Amino acid sequence: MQRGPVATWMRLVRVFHHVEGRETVALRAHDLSLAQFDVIAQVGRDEGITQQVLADRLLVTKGNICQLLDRLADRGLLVRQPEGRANRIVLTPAGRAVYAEAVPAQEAQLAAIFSPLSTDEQAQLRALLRKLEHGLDVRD
Amino acid sequence: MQRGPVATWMRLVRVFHHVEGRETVALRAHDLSLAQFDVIAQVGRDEGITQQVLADRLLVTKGNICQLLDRLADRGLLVRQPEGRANRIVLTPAGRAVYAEAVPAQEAQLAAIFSPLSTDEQAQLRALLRKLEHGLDVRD
DNA sequence: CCGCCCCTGTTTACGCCTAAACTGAATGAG
DNA sequence: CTCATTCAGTTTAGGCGTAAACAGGGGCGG
Repeated sequence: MQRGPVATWMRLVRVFHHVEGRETVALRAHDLSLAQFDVIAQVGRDEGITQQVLADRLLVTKGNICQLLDRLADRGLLVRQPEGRANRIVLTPAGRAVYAEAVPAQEAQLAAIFSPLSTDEQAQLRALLRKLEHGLDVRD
Repeated sequence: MQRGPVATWMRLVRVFHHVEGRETVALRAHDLSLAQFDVIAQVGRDEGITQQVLADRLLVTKGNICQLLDRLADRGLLVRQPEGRANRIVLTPAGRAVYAEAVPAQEAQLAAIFSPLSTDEQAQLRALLRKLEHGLDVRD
């Protein structure tokens, strides 16, 4: 058997990988990658967001966002609206249609994935993760 | 506030991303990417493993493993030993040296990262993740 | 007004990762 | 024995992601 932290981390990796895989497969129904979905979901919830803020929210670099937006804009799902030195991102009608379909579908799938845990257990899991996250923030 | 499963998943994503980032930074001291470390660690623990089995263990495709091994072999950290139609992977002395340094360092870092949680809490987290993982396996 | 810095976005090189097509060796059915 | 299948490994196209260099508009001190 493995020592504690390593075992915990490996389990976290496996669960994460598995859930990510499920989400990815489900999103193929909407012709979206997980990264593209994240962009659509965030922009749909916060229209007019700038690229830098979007990058911060999704925990990726602005360079990455730029490429993702290129592809999504090519597909006509969103547009860049220059304003000052920033771009405001807004969904097109096509983009909003995808948003309206994909977001509820993804929420339903997450609910199904987490259904092995009771509401209490999910809250417990969130609490443990929050504690971990706080510890990480404080430490340097 | 967010509904349950989505909130849980977002927290999981943030924690995962954060830990991954820490590991990645720490591994720069050994000139290894996280993926490369995973290969070295697995091969070091299980010398003579084949590429396909390695791929299964690390949850990636054999095509990916092939590329990773190319780079690590170029750097002289491991070699492919053909046997039948498989390749047995073994570390070179240089590879074993990296293994001997990097693995304990990574274990120590994981222990530090998880230190905000008590031993009990870590066990609790593992239990919740295990339950989640089992549910995932059963469901289709 | 001018020059400087800063901030946003873009580009490029490179590694990770997948899916899918391909190579070739081992196996085994007829 | 021979042909087909199977299975490990390789290759390729393409998306994701980073770091680092670059472009240029805005704002500010002098």
